[in-house]
Amino acid sequence: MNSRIQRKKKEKKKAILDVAEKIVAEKGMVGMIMGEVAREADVATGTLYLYFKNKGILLAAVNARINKEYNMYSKEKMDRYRTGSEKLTAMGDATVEYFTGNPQKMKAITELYQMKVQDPEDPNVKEFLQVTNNMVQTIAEAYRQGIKEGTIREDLDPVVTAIFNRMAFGNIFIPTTEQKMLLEHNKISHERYLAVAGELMHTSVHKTFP
Amino acid sequence: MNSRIQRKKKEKKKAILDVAEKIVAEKGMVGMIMGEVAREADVATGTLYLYFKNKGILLAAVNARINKEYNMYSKEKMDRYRTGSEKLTAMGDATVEYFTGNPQKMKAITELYQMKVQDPEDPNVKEFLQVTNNMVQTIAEAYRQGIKEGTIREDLDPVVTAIFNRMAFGNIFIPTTEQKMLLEHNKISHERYLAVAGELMHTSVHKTFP
Amino acid sequence: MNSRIQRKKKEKKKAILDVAEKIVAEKGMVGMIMGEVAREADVATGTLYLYFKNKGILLAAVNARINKEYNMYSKEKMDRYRTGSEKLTAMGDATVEYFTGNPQKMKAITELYQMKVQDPEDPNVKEFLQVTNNMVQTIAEAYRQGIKEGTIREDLDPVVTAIFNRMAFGNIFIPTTEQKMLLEHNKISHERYLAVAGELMHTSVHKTFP
Amino acid sequence: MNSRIQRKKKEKKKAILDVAEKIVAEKGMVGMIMGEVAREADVATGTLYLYFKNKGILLAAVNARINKEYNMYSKEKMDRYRTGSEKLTAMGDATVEYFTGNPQKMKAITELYQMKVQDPEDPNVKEFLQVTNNMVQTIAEAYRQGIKEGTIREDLDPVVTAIFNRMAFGNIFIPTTEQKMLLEHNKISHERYLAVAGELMHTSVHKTFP
DNA sequence: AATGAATGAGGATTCATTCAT
DNA sequence: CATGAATGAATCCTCATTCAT
Repeated sequence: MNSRIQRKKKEKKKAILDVAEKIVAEKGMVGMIMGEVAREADVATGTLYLYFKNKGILLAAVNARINKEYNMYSKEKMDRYRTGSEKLTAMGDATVEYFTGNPQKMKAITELYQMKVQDPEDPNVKEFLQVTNNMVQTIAEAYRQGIKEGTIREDLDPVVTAIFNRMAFGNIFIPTTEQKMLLEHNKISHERYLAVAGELMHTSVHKTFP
Repeated sequence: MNSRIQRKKKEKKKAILDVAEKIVAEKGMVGMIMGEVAREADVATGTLYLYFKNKGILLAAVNARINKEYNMYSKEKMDRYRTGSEKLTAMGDATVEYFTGNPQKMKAITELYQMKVQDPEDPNVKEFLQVTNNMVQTIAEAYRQGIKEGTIREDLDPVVTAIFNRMAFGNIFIPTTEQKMLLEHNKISHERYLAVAGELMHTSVHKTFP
Repeated sequence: MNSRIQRKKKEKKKAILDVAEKIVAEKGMVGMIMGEVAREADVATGTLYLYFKNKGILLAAVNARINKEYNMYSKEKMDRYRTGSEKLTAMGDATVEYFTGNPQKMKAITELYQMKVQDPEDPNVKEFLQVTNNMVQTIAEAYRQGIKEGTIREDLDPVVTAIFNRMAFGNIFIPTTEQKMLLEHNKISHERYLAVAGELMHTSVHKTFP
Repeated sequence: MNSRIQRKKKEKKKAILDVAEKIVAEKGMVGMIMGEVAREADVATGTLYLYFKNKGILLAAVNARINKEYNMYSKEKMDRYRTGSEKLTAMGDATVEYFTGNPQKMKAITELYQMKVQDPEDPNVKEFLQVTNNMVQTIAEAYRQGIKEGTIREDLDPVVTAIFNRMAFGNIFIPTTEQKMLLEHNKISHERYLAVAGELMHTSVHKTFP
């Protein structure tokens, strides 16, 4: 009781997001029941609605927070390198590291993958788009640099390629049921799949020196 | 002499699948209400359950049917060509053609993308896996042929590459909300995105002759 | 198929009753699904309704058949004795024997215990009443004989006592959930309960010779 | 917790139980529709589920409440007498009084007679067993006292006899359809049946002084 | 700001019964 | 007589959201 009262606003919002993320990862979007989120976050049901207008916005906020973290993590990694090619490799490595190290977050964004944006004006959604786009621009900039440096194919459109790149990397970590079934059926481990996919992504954009 | 009763069983099953596919495309999985499916298919609610054990199985059947068609369409296209490289190009073209020509089916499988398989023993599910795996083997065979013919990188693992390839191609047509927002924000048309993505997919596996 | 066609009417009716009795014993009245009865009896659903107007009538028929058998069994036992007192003892023994030897039938009539009679004009219902009343008259007659013979209290009303007697004996074998819980809680076996109850029933109607 | 809120909760729970009891008495267990209970109790359907986990638990609660009242009523009557024999007679009278004075409750427990206990851990179910067993012990104690006082047969097992006694008394008031039909057919009033049955119950346990 | 009891619309599923063949 | 596909009313339960306190 006291602990609940004493908590600050920010802490409460974070607690709600933490619980929501966990439950979404475990049970999916439909399986995330607002009442359960409230109970596990040690908050009244009504309180959820003081911080998030409705369930859709809460889900969007969970999605946004993970993407923000993932983007920030990647960017930080990229910033440690000089050449465009190195930066791009770093981004790929960062992706692997981030999602391997945060399986719950990976599962959560998997579940949130086809989430519909209901309210594009919501601050959570706006921030999400801004951060993500920022990330795309960073990747595009790495492409541009690589092209200048002569390691990346100069016929590429940096922005489109960056969007595709980001999508493809994300998807590698978010296998559909179909893909899981195929991999299992053909006895291919997820690690092997990751390695092959990463290599293909790399080859597709780099110049070759035969 | 009720025309409803005179219809053959197969036609009725097809009618249900047609309606379900349409509604899933329009309103998503959660938005597909069994009662509405029944009404639009001009059958009683209970009849749905004669053909599909429950809602999940009906959704799986819709997914299976589209994948089956898509796979068959691709395979037919590939069979018209001789070399592995041509076959692979044909497959990419077929994907574009199929989904461009069937926007409803594209929307439907987009919605069904992260559908969970509840009953792996259901005939619909089993057939789906079989057909899909068949397709993967066909693509893998094209890779093997291309390697022999000297157009495809000989270091590739045909099966893993085929699974990745199929996934990536599928995903290009199933943009997430995030991707749609990014493309729109950067004023990139879906056609342009498709062209770039296809080219990257092609480059990643082909040998280059600089 | 052939076996189904070849079966005679009577055999089919019996098969349906057999299955219905079994399922009622296992799953109760509500749990007895007409479709399941048909399937297990190797008969079409519609065929059930050729033999029994509706589910209620089928349940009544199951109930009637068991009671008829039980009554006939008791009567036969009673007929082997001469004195009224002996006949009454024989009836008690017959009850124990019959239900101990037919646990499924016991469970079935337990489930049918509070069945409502929907159609008193139905032949099954009428026959049931007739047979049961016949039995009551037989018991009443034994009381009368015992009174004449000086072993049964002459102040008893034979018919009312017979009805109570029959009810009490039936109930001993049809313990409610409450009684089961009480017996279990007090660690009393069903056998012991039966012995005590039988003795009390006997004492209540016999003269005592202190 | 606010005591005022608590009182309101209790009142609402009582209102729901009152309505449920009434409807069960009128239409039976299957005929008691949750929506109707809610409507008549002037609460929302969902509110029912705040107080009772599901329909089965609500039925158990109705059953428990009636039994509790009946037991308490009987015990109070018995406490007014001194000798074991008097107490037992008082219990019989109390049963007649209670159920004659509460026909609705009688009908309700008649319907609930063969109710299956689904959740033995539910508080309602547990309290029910406790109260009922308490009552059995009270009756058993009266038997023990009567045995000491020389009015009850000393060969009786107090607890087993008490359970049988309680069952038999209960059953007198819960005639099955069969019994009703038999009584009607033989033109025996329920009052007469009660009198005879009560006398038989009394005789079975008392010593006789011819 | 926080609470949590109450709401009630909404939907999947069942199954007794029918009837065209 | 027999079939069994089709019917569709009927009902339990859920859960996002509200609002009086």
